[in-house]
Parts: sequence; C-alpha cells; structure tokens
Amino acid sequence: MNTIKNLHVHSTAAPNSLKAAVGSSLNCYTRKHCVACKLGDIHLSQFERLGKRRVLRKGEQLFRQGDTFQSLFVVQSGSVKSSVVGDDGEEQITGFHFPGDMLSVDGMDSGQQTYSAEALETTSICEFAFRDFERISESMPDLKSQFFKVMGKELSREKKRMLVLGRMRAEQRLATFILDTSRELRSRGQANDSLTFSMTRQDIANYLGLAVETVSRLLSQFAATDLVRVQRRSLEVLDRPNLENLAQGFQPTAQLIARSA
Amino acid sequence: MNTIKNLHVHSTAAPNSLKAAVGSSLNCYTRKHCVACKLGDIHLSQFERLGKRRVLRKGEQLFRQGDTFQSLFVVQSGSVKSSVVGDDGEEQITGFHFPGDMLSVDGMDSGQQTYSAEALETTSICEFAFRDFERISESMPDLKSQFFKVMGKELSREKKRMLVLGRMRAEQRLATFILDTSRELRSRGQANDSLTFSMTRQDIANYLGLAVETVSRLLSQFAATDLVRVQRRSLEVLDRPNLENLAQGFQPTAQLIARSA
DNA sequence: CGCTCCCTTGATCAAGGTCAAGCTTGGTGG
DNA sequence: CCACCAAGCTTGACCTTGATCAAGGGAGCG
Repeated sequence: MNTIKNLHVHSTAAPNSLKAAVGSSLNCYTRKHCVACKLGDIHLSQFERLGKRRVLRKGEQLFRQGDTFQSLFVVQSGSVKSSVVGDDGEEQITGFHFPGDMLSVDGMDSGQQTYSAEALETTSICEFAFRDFERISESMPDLKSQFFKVMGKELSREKKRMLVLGRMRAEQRLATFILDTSRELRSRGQANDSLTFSMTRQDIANYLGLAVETVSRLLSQFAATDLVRVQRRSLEVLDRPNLENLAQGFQPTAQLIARSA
Repeated sequence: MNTIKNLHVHSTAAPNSLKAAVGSSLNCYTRKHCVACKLGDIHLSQFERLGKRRVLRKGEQLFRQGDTFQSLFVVQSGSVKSSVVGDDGEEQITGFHFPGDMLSVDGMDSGQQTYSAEALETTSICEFAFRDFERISESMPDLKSQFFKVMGKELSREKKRMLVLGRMRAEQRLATFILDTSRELRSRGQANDSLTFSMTRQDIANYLGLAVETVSRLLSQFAATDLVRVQRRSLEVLDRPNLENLAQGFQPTAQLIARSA
C-alpha cells in the first residue's frame, strides 16, 4: 500500500495513443486513477513511442537498489513487491504494487534506485525513459503538476504506514493490511470481499514488521472468530465491521473474546 | 528525518530577490541544499513578493491534519515536529524538521494537509501560496524538476524509516536516530559531535515507536558505555564507530558487553 | 517558593519473537 | 500419471524485548 498509486495512463482526447504506448493490456478502471486523464485535450500523441513493454516472471527483479535511475515504470498486470535493505543486510518490504501503480520515482533525486522491485507473479510492466518524460512534460506543464499530486499521495501513504509500523499491535497491523489490500484490489475491479494474495506469508510478515509465525497465528485466529475465511492465498472478508474495530485497536466484541479465549 | 529536506531557496543570479522574499534570517548553508540554486540564471525576481514570514512559539501549530492545503512552508530557524493521528486517536510523529526543510507538500494531492506540524521551540517559517508557486513555475520548468528531486528524496527517506520502524530493535533505533540527527544538524553548520535536542524524550520515543522509559534507559546505557555524553537536552557523540555498529545491529564490542553487563 | 513538566530508575508482565516440528501443496522428473 | 521434494504454511513451547506500572528526582517558571 505504499506506492505511487493511481497512475493509470488514460487517454481521453486521443483514445489510442497513450493506451497503445502503455500496452494493450492496460485497462483504466476509473477516471480518478489517471495521471493523464486530467490533462484535458492536450495533444497526447507525443507519448506514442515512449512506452516499452516488459514481462517479468515470478521472482525476477525489475531493478535493484543502487541501479542507475533512468526509467519510470507502470505496472500493467500482475504484482510487484518493493524493498529496501539496510547496511546490515536486513530487508524491509516497503510496498506491494498493483496494476496502475508507478515505480521508481524516488530515484529522481539521487539518480539511483533507492529500493528494489521484484515480481510476485508473472507481471507486465511498461517502461518510460525518464529523459523522454522530462522532455515531453516541458510542453505539458499539467503533467508535472499531476505528478506532484501523485507523489504527494505517495508521501501521505507512507506516513500512514509509519502509524502502522510505529504504533499498532500485531492484530491491528494485520487487520489494517487486509482491509487496505481489499480496498486496493476492489478499486481495480476485483470482487468485493474476497481477495487473492500474490505474496507469501513471509512477505506479509516482513511488510508488517512481524514474524511469519505471528501472521500465520493471527490469520488462524481471525478465521476462528469468523472475521475472515482463509484458504492458502485466498481470503474472504466475512465481518468487515469487526475487522475495522480490530484495525482501530478497539477491544474485540464480547463475542470475539468468548470465541478466542 | 522525514521531511522535504534541503529546500533552501538561494539566489545566485539575483542575490537579493529570493533571499529577501524568504526572509532575511535564512542562510543557505551549502549549495546542495538549494532548490533554486540549480536554476542557473533564470530570472528569480518573480518570487520577490511571494514569501510571507511567520513566527511560531513553542507548542503552536503551523497547520493541522485535515486543514485545507494552500501553502508550502519552509523552516527558516527553530524546529518543527510533524505527526499523523490514526482513527483511534493514536499519534505518530513522522518527522522533525530543521532550517531549510519544506513542509506540507503531501497536501498537493488531496487538497488537505495529511499531517500536523507543531513548533518545538520558537520557530520562524516562510509561507508560499501554492497557487503562486504553480503559476510561477509554469514559466520555470526547472523549478518543478527540482521539486521532483526534493520529493523523491523525501520518499526515499521515508522508506529508510520503514526499515527503522519495521526491523530494528530499540538500541538500533536510538543509535540511528542520534547519528541521523547529528548528521542533519551538522550539515546545517552545527558543531561536529555535539547536538542539542529541541524535542522531548517523549517525542523521540514516539518518533522511534518506543516507550519514553525505553529511550531514557537506553540513553543512560549509551552514556554508561561511553558512547555518548548526555545532559538534559544536549548530547555529545563520543564513540561514533561503536554507535554505528549498534545502529547496524552488530553485537557490541567485548568492551561494551563487559561494561553493560 | 512551590508547582509542573520532564526525565530517570526499578519491578513486573505480556506481546510477540525464536526455535522446533510437522503438515500441505504444487512442481518436477521418472 | 504418480512419487517425491522443496517451499511455504501452521502450530506448539519457550524466551526475550520492551511496554507498563509505580515512584521519585531535578530544573525552569510563575
């Protein structure tokens, strides 16, 4: 939940240009997910030759921390995890990314990627040379403004994540994760209360700053109290209100206490 | 450690214009801290009427989470803490900000402030209307590019913070905090190994996701092992190498083990 | 002078990490 | 097509870290 979200490149004025550039498989689920769709009737055909399609298999890396920054990436299908490693080699997953999310903007400052990105499943990506982006956006100042908004959104998202990592107990973290992921996937057109994880429990645990065992135990507990139904990588939210209570750190209802005791 | 850093507005071509706009007390410590100094000989006088000076006393808020976003702020002197609150009212301090740091960029997306900012001491701030910024930057595309870099830097900083909050043990967190803060203040011209905190222990603890008592105990312990010398709000780094070891999670040296046992 | 806020230190406790073991499942090769 | 293997997941037992509770000390301010 920790990416440049909502960077769907959607063309209104020129239906085929951008979409074609980005690749045919990209669907623009909603208007508000678009960077380009707010640009009005600006001529978009300049983008036509920009996008380069790329397919990664599970486990393949899109880029690594330290790589030279030269491209912006947009996830078209599949999913990606991003992570940073500390001096000691400790790895922290910083986000999971779904179709429409943009990757690698951090690098603009240093000229280096500040994190690594790896496909969680077979994933297709659209790559734009940053050089081209800069050149073209000079004649389209609104595009840059739109980017500010996107980056601002990302910044505020990361701040919320600090709340999760800094203040929440394990239960809250997991409940929050489930709700956020559910919302995230729902906004991309998936079914209402059921979702399928592309990441392992280990990934989830790392992302939440917990041990795998804790995640596993809590999922079992959530299932035992009928908050969710879990089977392997697929999860169904059964009791959203109580899950939200948990996420906010409220005491579980009496019913829950009884069951989980 | 979690702001838009290094937004010193420094004029090269027109020595008095920007600097005057920002306020006379702002010093541009180093070249690389500047947004504007990379703009070359672009005419900067347009900024002249932009900045509005504002002074806050300790405890006063610059803005609150949820406020309408309409300005960008640059810290000129003093210091500021920023924080987010969750649905449950839990507060998480997301960063401390020093002269040259920019505040409130997150709001560009939603039109609302996504966090609150409060002065830690008497602090002077320069306020720019975002509207003006946008208008002017249309004729100065480099200014926007510079902003991308600044925001990219901020994003990568927040990612590092996830590593702190998600993976590090208390000792590591505090050691990291001391080193980061020291570096931060050093780059602003303060003495090499001594620093003075403007924030309370409670603030530090909250920022690091710890309890006050833990911070207090660890500081005492660091002092007992001659890593630092502490007196009230002032701290002197005595043994940087071993502090760095601690920050990276390495076992303390034999000497340290003996002493702290 | 005394009050309040901040900080420190000690004692106890619980959340969650670690270690260990076994189970499930999907992929691979025979 | 089946058997086996490795990777991932679950569950249990135990232990460590750091939170919580409690009490007291100092410094700045009215």
